[in-house]
Amino acid sequence: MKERYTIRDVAALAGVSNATVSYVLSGKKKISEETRQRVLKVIEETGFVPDLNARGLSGKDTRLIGVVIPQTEPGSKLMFHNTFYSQLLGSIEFATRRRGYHVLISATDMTQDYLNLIRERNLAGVIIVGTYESRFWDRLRELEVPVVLVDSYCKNDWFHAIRIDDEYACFCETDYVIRKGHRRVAFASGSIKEDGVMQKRYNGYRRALTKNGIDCSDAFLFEDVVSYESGVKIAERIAQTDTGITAVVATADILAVGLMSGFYRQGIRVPEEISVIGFDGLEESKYTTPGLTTMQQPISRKGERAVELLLDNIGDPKMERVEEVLEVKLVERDSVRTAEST
Amino acid sequence: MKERYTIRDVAALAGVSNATVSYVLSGKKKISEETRQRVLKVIEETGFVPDLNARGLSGKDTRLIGVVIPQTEPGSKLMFHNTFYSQLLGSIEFATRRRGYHVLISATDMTQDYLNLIRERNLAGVIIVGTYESRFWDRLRELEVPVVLVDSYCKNDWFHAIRIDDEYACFCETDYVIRKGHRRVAFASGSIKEDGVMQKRYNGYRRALTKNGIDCSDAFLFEDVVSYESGVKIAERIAQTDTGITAVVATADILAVGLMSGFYRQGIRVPEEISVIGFDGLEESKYTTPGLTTMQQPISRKGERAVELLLDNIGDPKMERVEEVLEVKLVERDSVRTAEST
DNA sequence: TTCAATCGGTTAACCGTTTCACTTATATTA
DNA sequence: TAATATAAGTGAAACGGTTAACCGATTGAA
Repeated sequence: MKERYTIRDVAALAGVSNATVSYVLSGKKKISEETRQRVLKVIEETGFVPDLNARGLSGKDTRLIGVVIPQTEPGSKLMFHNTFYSQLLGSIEFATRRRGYHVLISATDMTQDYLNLIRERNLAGVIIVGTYESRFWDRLRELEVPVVLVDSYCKNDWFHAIRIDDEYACFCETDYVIRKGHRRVAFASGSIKEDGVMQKRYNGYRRALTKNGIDCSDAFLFEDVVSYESGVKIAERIAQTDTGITAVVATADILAVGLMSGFYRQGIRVPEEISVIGFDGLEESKYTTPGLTTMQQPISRKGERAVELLLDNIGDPKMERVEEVLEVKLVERDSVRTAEST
Repeated sequence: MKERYTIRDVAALAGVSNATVSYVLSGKKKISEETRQRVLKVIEETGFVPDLNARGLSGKDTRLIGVVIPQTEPGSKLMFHNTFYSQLLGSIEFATRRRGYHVLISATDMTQDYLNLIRERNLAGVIIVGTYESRFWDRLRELEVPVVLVDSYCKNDWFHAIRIDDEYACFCETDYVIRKGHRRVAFASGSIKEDGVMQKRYNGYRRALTKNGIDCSDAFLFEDVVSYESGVKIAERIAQTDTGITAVVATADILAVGLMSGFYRQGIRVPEEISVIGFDGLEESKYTTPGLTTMQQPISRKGERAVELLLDNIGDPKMERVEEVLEVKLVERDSVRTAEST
């Protein structure tokens, strides 16, 4: 029981050639029911488990897919603090395992290192989360490995993509806040220059302002990295201005949570004195005090679809590119207050 | 550039045998500096990357380690909602990659399926997070693969283990609450029967009560699964009792966050009317309103040490078992109030 | 009756490494 | 000077699968 049986051991015990065992396993060739049963029985008895590395070496598919979670700040494990990523990862892992594939994770950027990893491990496919401007897109493409981008605004339409309509989502959200009577609405986000997603959301925000005849001033824009702590800092900055801001649209729930915490520490009450709206719909947004109104995106669905797309492409290398836009949903809780229109 | 160079291609281009290239790469044999440089140059030019699957097949070490994150409820991805796990995973991934290994994740229990995975992929080692009573420990042991258990109270001392002193930590925490003047202290936790960690913490809690001459009544014990939602439910249950509870010790930050949210919804103010103390020291506990006082455990350190231990063992299969107990630290924030002693 | 197709299975090459055993040339020692 | 050691490199056999090509025995059709 301790030792490792190879396909040849099984073959010997079943009195057939190793090829036969292989065919029984893969079903790629017809084997008589009798022999089949005999082989299966031996496999059962020996507890034989085929070696996927050997399989990958010989055949084509390693049944290993890579997931890249971006690392915004070098050396930080930031991405694992935002449950957006962990939830996404969880759904990817789940969908992947159900299909008999395995997930190799890397919290890294798309660099030469990662390209090497793809080849070192012969990854069957790759899911890349987040937006970068990477100088490596073309090299990645040269590898000719199936790729699905999640939440990325990559210029060239080379890879499959799953995302939401960030611009529209943020437009709706901002419009919602304005309809609640707020006219002085701040925008708290990650870096707009560097992050395509943030940029789209910012555009949505501005469009909503414009549509409602509100000037958008730079004084209402608060950029930082996406983190709890940034939220706190932005809250402080907002508290110090005298622009009469009554609501702030955050581009991430963790920013919003940070904002609420920051306001709380300043003695500014949410939503009585200032309203906050988030983005993502993380589970924890349900349990803040007050509950966070937020634009909920289908995080798990993103992961599932990414996996499905990727595996489809692995099965059919000639598959044409797919771009999928998922739906979002505003969930109203208690962090936005109806303001008396001035 | 598009094609894949093998070690033999490199060898041919450098005018040496493939064995030489292999030795240059591994350094397991002396190769003249001149030849070495020539080989290295070709590798550089061709962009040759060795195939780790082939390497694993031939040699011993696949440089792949498996991380098992438990799945408390079947079909749920719960574990990816609790940032305790994602932070741990992040630190494991980071430490692992720095050492040239890769991480295969599985959100699953330790079942036959996972044992198969270990063999299918020839995992070099495995890190198992969380506590189970698994019927598969002995089979896992038979596989003779290095294993590090994190936060597990496995009866048999077969595997390396990293943990904190849960009993003592919870003792301190409870004692702290009592010293703050609370005498009627509830305990909110996951299943004490099924989860060794919870059990230890419960023991610590009871010991602190006893030490302070307080009876521990079952009426003060609130068990459920570890989740935000459980926290809310427990808060409701507490609100309905008339046992005069003034503080609650939670065995997880997410439980504590749920509790605070639950109390808030009931109109019970934290900490004015009831105090809450958490466990874990997740980043988000800094940003709750009020800030959560909690017992902080060195989550990232746990991950790092687990990886170090595992890789040490991989390097030295005869290494003797190590059990490491890490330090915790109480971090005081604003969710516990000094009660006037009655 | 004969030829071709089909069925069930085998043989052996191959995937890309590592590594053991061996060679050759040079340096060292007795 | 003969014997031995060492250094640098080579050849080829694994590792554990897959799969193309082949083969003998039936079966079916002409």
